[in-house]
Amino acid sequence: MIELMQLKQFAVFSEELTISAAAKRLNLSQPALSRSMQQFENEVGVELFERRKNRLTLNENGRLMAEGAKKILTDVDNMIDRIRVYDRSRRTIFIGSCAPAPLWSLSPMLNGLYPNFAITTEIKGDGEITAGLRSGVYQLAVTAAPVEGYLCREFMTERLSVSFKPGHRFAGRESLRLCELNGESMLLANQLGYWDELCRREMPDTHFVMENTGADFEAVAEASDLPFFITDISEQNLHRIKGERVIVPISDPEANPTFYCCAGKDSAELIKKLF
Amino acid sequence: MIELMQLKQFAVFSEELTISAAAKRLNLSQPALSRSMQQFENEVGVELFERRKNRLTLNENGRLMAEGAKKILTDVDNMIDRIRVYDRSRRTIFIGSCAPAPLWSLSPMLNGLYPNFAITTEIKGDGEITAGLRSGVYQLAVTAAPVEGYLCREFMTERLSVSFKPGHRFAGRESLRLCELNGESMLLANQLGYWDELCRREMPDTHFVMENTGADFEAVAEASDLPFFITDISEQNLHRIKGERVIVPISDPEANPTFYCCAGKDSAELIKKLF
DNA sequence: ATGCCTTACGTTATACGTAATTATT
DNA sequence: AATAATTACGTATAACGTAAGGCAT
Repeated sequence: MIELMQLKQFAVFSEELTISAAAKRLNLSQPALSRSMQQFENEVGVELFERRKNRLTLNENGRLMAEGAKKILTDVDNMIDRIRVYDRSRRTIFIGSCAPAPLWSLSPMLNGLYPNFAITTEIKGDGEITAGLRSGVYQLAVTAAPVEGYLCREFMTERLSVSFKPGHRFAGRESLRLCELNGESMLLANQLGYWDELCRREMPDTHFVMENTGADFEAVAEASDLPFFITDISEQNLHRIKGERVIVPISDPEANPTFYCCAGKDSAELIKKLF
Repeated sequence: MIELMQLKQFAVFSEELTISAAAKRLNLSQPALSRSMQQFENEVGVELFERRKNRLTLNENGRLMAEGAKKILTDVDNMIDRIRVYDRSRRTIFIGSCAPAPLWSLSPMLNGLYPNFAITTEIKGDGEITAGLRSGVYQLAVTAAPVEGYLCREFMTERLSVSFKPGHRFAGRESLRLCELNGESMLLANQLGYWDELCRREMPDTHFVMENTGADFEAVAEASDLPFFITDISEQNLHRIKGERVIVPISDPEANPTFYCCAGKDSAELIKKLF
């Protein structure tokens, strides 16, 4: 039977034009490749080469075969790739969350519960997350409200505050409404989903200086005089800055959301295992 | 590297549903196939089977792979077939002749000169043969006149006669014109090309009783009282009938044509080898 | 002389079958 | 008991590399 390795060797020869060069590229000795191609020609049952004493070239049949062989080889590669991607998708839990904080605990929990699965997370607005859950993009969704028709469990509540430099005019307040902050220049991280939407809705005139989440944000926050948001969850991350700052809670109900873990019937066991 | 034999084995397993049955169909021992499939799974790097203690079944990946494997295998088969057909077409000499007789000697000659080639012959009218030569359908054409722009050599001359029963009114003649035979009922073979056209042109009112060439025609000619055409070449074939018959030659120049072998530049060596 | 292809030959590595093991129906 | 898959083990086939030969540039 014709084998893929022979097709591969033939394809390489058709590019290198000599057995010697092709053998080198294939990590094979010259005689081995020579024999392999003779056998291949026999198995096909058709002359593929023009044999001069000192030179081996493809004939018309061979040129046709070279095209065909390359096509077969890429087809096989594509097939294998497709199956690997398919397998990966079956071994991946896709999570959509409308805020970063729930993922900080959720990801490690799932990694522990499903050690053979990859966890892919995405942060988007609450609406997009709900839509993604309904369309099947996410096996698990973290939303700011239960989703009709899906198994939902309260996961955590996050409480928003603002961190001011001590001299700031709001630094003495016991609490604030978001609308009071409208127009203020503030630091804001990227990829905040729900929080991002909330801020842009309630504080349309505020200028937000954007920074990436994580270490970048911490560094800028520490160096800057601008106020920025923290929550009872993110406090844990930003504790080093806390001392030089005054924390004022936000009293709007939307600023103290409860997040829900939601899953469809197919993934109901995800929820069950989590709680 | 993944090999076609593994794809084949996998495809067979996907149809037989057990390693045992598949191994039987593949003329392999059960353990050999079992190992081969384990190795295949490893090479793909993706789980393809669901392993229960006593039962081996395809999982989702495996079902996808089975489809893909079958497609690859048929693609390979088709490719090989295409190349074989292509090779055959390159190893076939297509000859068009305007009459049967030249082929009787030409075919054996070419078979001897080109033992690796298949000879395909076709008998058609002189015009069609010339057109076929010009369009490249024929590497070699036998025509009743040289063809402009092609290498042509006189090949043979054929002389037409009529064979009558001794009592026939034309039986005493030394020669005849074709027009004199117009209206006569005659035997005529099929697939005569030039001769067919000539008869229909010169003897439009004659009723021809058609028979296939070869043994059929001989048998009917022997049994029938009808006159029929013979030539100096075909005489050799019909010698058994000759004795009870009277042969009268036809004097029209068109009834004594010279046939030419014609070939284009690509096939000039055909002509050269023939003469 | 150098590069390229092929044949010859001894060796190694892979693939096979038999036999044994375990588990299921 | 019968069927199915896997593991273990010795063997045989095949594929390989080295060496050698022939031929052309």
